[in-house]
Amino acid sequence: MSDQATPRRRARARKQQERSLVTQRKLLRAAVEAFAESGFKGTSTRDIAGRAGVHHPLITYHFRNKEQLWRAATDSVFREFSETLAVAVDSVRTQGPEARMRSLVRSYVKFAKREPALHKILVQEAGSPGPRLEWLVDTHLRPLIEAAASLVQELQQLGVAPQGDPKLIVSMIRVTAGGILALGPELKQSSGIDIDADGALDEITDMIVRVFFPGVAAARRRPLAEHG
Amino acid sequence: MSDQATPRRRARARKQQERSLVTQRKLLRAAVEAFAESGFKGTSTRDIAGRAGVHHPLITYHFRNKEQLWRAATDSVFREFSETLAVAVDSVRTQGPEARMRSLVRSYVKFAKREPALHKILVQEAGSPGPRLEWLVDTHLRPLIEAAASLVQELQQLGVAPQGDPKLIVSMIRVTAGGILALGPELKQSSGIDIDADGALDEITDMIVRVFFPGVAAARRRPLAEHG
DNA sequence: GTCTATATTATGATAGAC
DNA sequence: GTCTATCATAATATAGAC
Repeated sequence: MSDQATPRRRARARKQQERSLVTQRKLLRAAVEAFAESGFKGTSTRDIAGRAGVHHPLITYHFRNKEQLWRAATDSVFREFSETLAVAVDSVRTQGPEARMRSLVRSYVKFAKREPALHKILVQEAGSPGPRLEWLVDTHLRPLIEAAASLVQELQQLGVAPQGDPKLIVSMIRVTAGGILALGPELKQSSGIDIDADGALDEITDMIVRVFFPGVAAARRRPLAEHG
Repeated sequence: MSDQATPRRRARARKQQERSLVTQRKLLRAAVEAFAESGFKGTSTRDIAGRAGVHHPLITYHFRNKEQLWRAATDSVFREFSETLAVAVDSVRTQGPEARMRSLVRSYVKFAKREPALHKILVQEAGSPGPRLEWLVDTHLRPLIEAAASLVQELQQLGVAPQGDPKLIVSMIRVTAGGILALGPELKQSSGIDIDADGALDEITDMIVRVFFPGVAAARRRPLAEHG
């Protein structure tokens, strides 16, 4: 072999690696959408390949089988979700628990709009509980709920959150936001509510905060020392 | 033909008719459960026939095809739902709007527990909107929402419901109750909340009423003339 | 890394015997 | 009204050429 061949070969390998990553990303996006639409059973790998614009045997090549593709797809959604929430909370870390909760809810609502798949997949999997749901809850959901529940507990001690199981409150909030955004077209047809309209997400966020944390709204009308 | 044969023939026809109805009911029940679990695409007619304990060609015989079976199945669920709500509201028709709303929420929560299929099917169909969703909304959902929204409006005028679009409030309540009960196993695993536990449904009902209609709880602590 | 071809199984729907 | 047998299609997954 000539010395000349080595860098060329490396360049080609890099390019192939990149193309491989692009294919994987396209498949993951397509898989998230398809699984959210039709559930695990209802989705065919051919459909996913079609949406991604690649040939279906590539799924086996990159992800071994349907199950592993599902895991990789949901994993990518939940990672993105965790990071989004972390950024939202971190951006107001110097402020009080009310502001942190408001930021969390706003961020949740925005994410549920951009990626209704998160909620839909949970509902789908909760419908036939099994190893997939267990994995999802253990690796992603539980830590998030526990963090949010402790924030609710702080708010309860401040008297701005309703009494009762903090985890139930957290779950009510997440199914409210997740459910409303997941129902999208149904809401428009049944109630004339258009979640794509300007200000719709703000209206939903405000309503959630006002309803679940009435003390926060009160604090706005009578600003505390830290706000003035 | 002898005169004797006629009554025997009629008796046999009656018995066959009964058996036919039993088969249809078994298929409808099985269809509701299967469609709720796996959605329209994800459910096979063979699976439904298997759950019902009948041979799969009977589906074609009784319901023509998968689509018509889906309509008959969802129709049966929504009819039962409407009747349940109607009874709940009627049972407190002499009382004020607060009591009517509390009864409505309690009834909704109980139904969502007994028949989580209602919420699941809506989420499934909203994920890929089409003629099935349109039919569901037009024939069943919209009238219910409009009735509930006018009740919310009454409560807003009394100052016990939060301000904002009444239909949004109605939808938030229904996705809260529907979502919590539909998530069942997920909630248990992620938050330790057992919706089968004694009093769990009361806790959820109370939380919803307390959160969405804070004025009602206040009215309880300071009873009005009609209560004393 | 990508493609064609194919083995195997499952699905929706129907035909025809009983 | 019920059953067995069957057709055409679509599914998951793999083998092997390029």
